[in-house]
Amino acid sequence: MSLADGPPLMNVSVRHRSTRDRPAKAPLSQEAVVDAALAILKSDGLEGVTMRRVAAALDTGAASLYVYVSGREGLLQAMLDRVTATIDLEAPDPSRWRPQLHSLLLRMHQALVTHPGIAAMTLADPPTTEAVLLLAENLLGILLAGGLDPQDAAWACDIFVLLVTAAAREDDVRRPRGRRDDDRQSQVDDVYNTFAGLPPDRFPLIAGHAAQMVAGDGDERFRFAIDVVVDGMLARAARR
Amino acid sequence: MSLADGPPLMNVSVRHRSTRDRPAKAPLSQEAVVDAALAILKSDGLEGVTMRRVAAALDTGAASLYVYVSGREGLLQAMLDRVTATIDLEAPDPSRWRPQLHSLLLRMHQALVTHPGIAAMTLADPPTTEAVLLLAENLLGILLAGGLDPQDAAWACDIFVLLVTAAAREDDVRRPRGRRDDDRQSQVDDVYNTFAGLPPDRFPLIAGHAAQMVAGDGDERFRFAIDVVVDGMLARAARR
DNA sequence: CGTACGTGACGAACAGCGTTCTGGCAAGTA
DNA sequence: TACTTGCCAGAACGCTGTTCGTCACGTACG
Repeated sequence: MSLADGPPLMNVSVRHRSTRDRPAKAPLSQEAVVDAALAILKSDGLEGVTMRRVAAALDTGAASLYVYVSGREGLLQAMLDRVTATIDLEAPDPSRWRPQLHSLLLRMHQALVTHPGIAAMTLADPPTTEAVLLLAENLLGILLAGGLDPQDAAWACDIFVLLVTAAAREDDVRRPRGRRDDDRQSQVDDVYNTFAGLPPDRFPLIAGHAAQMVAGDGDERFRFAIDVVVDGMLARAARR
Repeated sequence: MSLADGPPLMNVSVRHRSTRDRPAKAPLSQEAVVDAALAILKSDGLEGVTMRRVAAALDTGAASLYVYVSGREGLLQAMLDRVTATIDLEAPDPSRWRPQLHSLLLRMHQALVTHPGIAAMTLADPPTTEAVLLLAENLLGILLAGGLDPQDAAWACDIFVLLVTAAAREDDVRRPRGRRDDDRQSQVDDVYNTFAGLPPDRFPLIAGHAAQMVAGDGDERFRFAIDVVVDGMLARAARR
């Protein structure tokens, strides 16, 4: 009987070596946790952002994260805040408010699309973190610079945020991780075929307008939605 | 030492009596499963809709559900389909298309609000079930009856569905289960105080327009959004 | 220089989840 | 009556978020 057959005394030493032997390990921090979580989000999607996996990426245990993050929900909020903070803001200029609005919304869209999966977490009530509030302040400022009625502008903020996040979410589902462009095209074709092949007696309009139903990529539909809302706001303002 | 101290032999008989002794149990069906799930949704919210709990409500085990439902995701889709099917549809009438549109959107909104939590599951790509397609057909028909360009109408369908589900979700978070009306009012007051109390040097607009930011209940904001989009669509059509 | 301390890391454990496998009971058919 | 078929459901697997208790470390103090 060799020594290895005895009770696992050496587990202690082995475990010790694997976890605590490197004294120069970078200390944890909320920033490091959020960074690791964003990296996992990019590679594995929102479902893959697990406390255990984030901890493993940091070479530690899940329990260690709870010092810097209040839980999974808090981690997700911190991630959203981080991404929001990367959006450049520009002081509202009444003479250029409309291109400014388009530009800001496009930058928001881009920031969300750059981190696929993060748009799916915006359905909770709007978090009141620093970065989100600054963004809202800027958006509201641009709308007010356009001469909109304050009440209309306040309500329009909600609508625009909604459109941006919805467009980002649609982009997520239409271009899953690792999906190539031709795959996406074939997916669109599938939807078209489904619509076009519906029984014409019960779904004459969808079948007949299948091409329009699937027309346009995410950007095109997004711009359309923005234009429609802006036009509607202006029509309202003119009628007043 | 009494008999009860022995190994738990009688577990078998006890368990047997509780599960399989009643031969006249109503047979399971997809309808029964969805019904039970909707009941749990109403009482415990979306998070509470668990395979085990739905099964328990039907006095069975979780494994039995998989005969009638492809899994949790399939169950949620079936629930959404069921709710969608309760929405009354009306043949499009070109002379009344605008009130018809408002009426349909309001009925959609009402159906979602009647089942709190179900709006949160609409972020997945639009399911192509029977009821959902019939609803889309009706919505598209009303917009076409209004003389809208087919491409605009098709894209507008997405926007309206988005607005409806967003309004329902907002209603969910503003009126959690068991929350009374005065609680909701106090919650709105809290948000108002948060906004109004922001440092005016960095958030002058939000702080200054806090009243507008929190103004209106869900219905009011919903109607505003619909009107804005309709106005925008009409402005687009007139410009053509 | 030795020792006690406080701070933070983290393995283990708990309760629960979705899902699959397997055995067994009940009813329908020959 | 015997057999087959098909639904039912217990047990188990691997996963999740979260908490508890312990243990190693750097530091400050005697």
